[in-house]
Amino acid sequence: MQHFINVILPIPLEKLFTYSISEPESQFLQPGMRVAVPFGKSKIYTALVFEIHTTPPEVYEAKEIHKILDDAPVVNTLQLQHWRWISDYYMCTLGEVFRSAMPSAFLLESETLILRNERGEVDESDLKDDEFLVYEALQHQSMLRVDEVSAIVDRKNVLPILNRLIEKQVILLKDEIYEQYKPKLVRYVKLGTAYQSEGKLEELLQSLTRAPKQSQVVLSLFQLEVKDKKPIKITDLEQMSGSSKAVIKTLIDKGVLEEYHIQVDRVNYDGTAGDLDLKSLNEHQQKALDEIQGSFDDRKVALLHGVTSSGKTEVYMKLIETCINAGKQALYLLPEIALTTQLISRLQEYFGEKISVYHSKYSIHERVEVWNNVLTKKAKAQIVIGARSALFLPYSNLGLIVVDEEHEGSFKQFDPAPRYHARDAAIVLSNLHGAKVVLGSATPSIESYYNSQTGKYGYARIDRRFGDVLMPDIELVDLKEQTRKRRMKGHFSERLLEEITDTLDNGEQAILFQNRRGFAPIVECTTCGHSPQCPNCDVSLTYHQFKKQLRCHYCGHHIALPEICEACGSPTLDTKGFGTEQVEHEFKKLFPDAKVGRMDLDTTRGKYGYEKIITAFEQQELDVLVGTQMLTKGLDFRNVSLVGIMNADSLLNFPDYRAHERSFQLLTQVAGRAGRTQKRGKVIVQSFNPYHQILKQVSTNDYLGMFKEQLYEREQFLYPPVNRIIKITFKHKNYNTLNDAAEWFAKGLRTIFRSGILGPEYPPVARIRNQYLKNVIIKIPLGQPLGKTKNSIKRIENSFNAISQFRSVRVIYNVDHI
DNA sequence: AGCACGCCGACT
DNA sequence: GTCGGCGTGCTC
Repeated sequence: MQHFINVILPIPLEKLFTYSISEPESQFLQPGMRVAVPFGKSKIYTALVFEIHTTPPEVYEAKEIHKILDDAPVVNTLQLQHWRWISDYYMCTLGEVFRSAMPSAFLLESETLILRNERGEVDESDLKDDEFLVYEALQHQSMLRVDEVSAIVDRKNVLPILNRLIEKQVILLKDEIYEQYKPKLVRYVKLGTAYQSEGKLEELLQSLTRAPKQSQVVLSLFQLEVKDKKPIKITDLEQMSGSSKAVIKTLIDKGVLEEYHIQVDRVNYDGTAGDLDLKSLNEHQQKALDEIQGSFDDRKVALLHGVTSSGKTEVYMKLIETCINAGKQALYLLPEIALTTQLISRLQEYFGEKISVYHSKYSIHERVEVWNNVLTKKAKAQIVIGARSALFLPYSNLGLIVVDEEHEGSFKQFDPAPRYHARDAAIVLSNLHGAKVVLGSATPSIESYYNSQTGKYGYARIDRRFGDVLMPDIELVDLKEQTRKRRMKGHFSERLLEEITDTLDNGEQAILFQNRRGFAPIVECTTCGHSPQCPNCDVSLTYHQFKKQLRCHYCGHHIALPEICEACGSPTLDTKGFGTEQVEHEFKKLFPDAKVGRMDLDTTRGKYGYEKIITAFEQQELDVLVGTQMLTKGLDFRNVSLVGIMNADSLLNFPDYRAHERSFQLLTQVAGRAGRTQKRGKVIVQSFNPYHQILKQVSTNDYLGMFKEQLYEREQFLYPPVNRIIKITFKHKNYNTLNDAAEWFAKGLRTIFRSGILGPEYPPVARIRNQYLKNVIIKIPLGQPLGKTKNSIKRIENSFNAISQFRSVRVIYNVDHI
């Protein structure tokens, strides 16, 4: 009987691919193991076994697999079911889910290597110039990569050259795949077996009298052995004996010492558990905990709605503790920016070694280790804390998923596919495991609050801050009036300046929030109104004072700040709008004695950039911190008594249906940074439109009012949560092709759905990296079956792709687009 | 997606 | 003439 496997390949193709395997391979292989398979003419990909069967494909001959990469499955069946759901729901392929779910070190690709053909007789005069260059390079190097050949002959397409060289028997090609993951090994030493006995030792020391360095090493080894009674690291021995690597190597070569390796984990927590006693919950927290646990009797998901600084984390910790005491795994999901050292160390101090962390700042090796620890159910991976990708780890026995800061839009992956929402995918995953989910937020998303009101989710609320600290006092300042009365100093109103002065005088700290990085968004000529544009994207370039540059935030294009207007030639360039850099700059002029720091994407690059700034602020080396929304998450500064919001309008005027919800959330979260200890915090919100409903709701902490109003609007205009939306983006380099294609597709949709089709419309930035963009939005009533709807859309896409003109237009689906 | 193949304009 | 541009089709 013949045996076959269907595999998932990490490419955006709908179908599974079938390969033939031998009888013994069929005995050995299981779904979830990786295999290397040949694909196309020359590529080797890492594929994942999805199923094993004996049905030969009808219309083609299945290729054989290249090799098996695992001894045991690295992906379990629950994960495969979860992936399937994600690919169906978010309209992408299994391969795309596969690619983003696995740590990249698990997905090896082949690389073609060029080797000398030792057996060929080379007639050098027979070689052309470029062929000779390759031949010559191979005399010095045993192998070359394709891009190296490319560099040598200074050509892009080197295949014709390589083919000629193969024909002339000069070179051979070899496809190689690499295991990227290398376990970290620490080198240890012990005394060679020949010298273990007492007598031999004497002899050895005698023989080393004329090699003082060497005998010093041996003596140090003894001292270490006696002292620690533990295996001895080479590095320790080096330090102890004060000798060089060379001396130790000599001893190893002689056989006096023996070297061995022990595999260690890259990520280790070396503190001890229980450093932190979880204070018993206060009555409000306890009540919330009871309500959540009570709701779990008949519902799987509960929403914990607790105001900022109400101590939600302690409630999660209790729930997690209960979960792991029951022998199950727990997952704590947070948005990337909220995964701060502050929070992680707090959890580690309580749970100690039971916690693993998984997020994007981890190296590919560290990720593989966490993956393997979860896979093999190591004790240290009972609890995982991570960003949305932590959802994809190979859990086998989840009992609880916490989704903290549930309202955060960054839980939705935007690019590339799969464009999944981690909160929703977490709920589906919990169903597969029979686990419970807690969604937590001070400002729940409209969707989740809606679900709690309709009874779909359980609900618990904490409306007191921990320690009964008062909610901050929020004051709105009318910028229009202030400007009219000439009370503004730059972007600072009189009230804000007063409050800052007070705060600094009291030795307290302040946070200034401006939701825009850079110095000023755009540069404009006051003579002709021209502002420099990005050549590749439809946006004005943004001014960054630090480097005196104009930059494009979409494609990274940058130029030096021009002296004169490129359109009219006059030297009257001025900045318009303002960002964090300018706030920092103005602040320094107004308060030359205060120490100010800035936190935004530009100042937090690098692995520890973020931590440095936070630590400096925490330790009060800085008086004031200027920043973007990075400031809003998971940070707990004891000494901050003032928060200034420089301009609330840029948030409110965003052109989409979530702008108000988002503004409320963001402003409430920033305000929550103020006064986290006994003294009541102060928040100054500057706006040109202080009577805006949302600002009023923020200042009176009126979540319910905001919710009702927003729900009403969403019902009127058929947006989530009362409808679903799918956004389709079309992308092409030719403007006309794009327009025709989008029109055609929208027309197709309208013939099927009649209503609920918006667009096609240009997005605010209609061209990025020289690709034109257009969006169509489909509103789907909740009653309409989603699977059928998606099938209809796919059918339209198929006929769309049959039109040759449109085939090169990219079609991107974004289900539940935020 | 990647990559080969094939056809076409632009230069050594 | 070759080189590299891009459109088209296919991958078990």
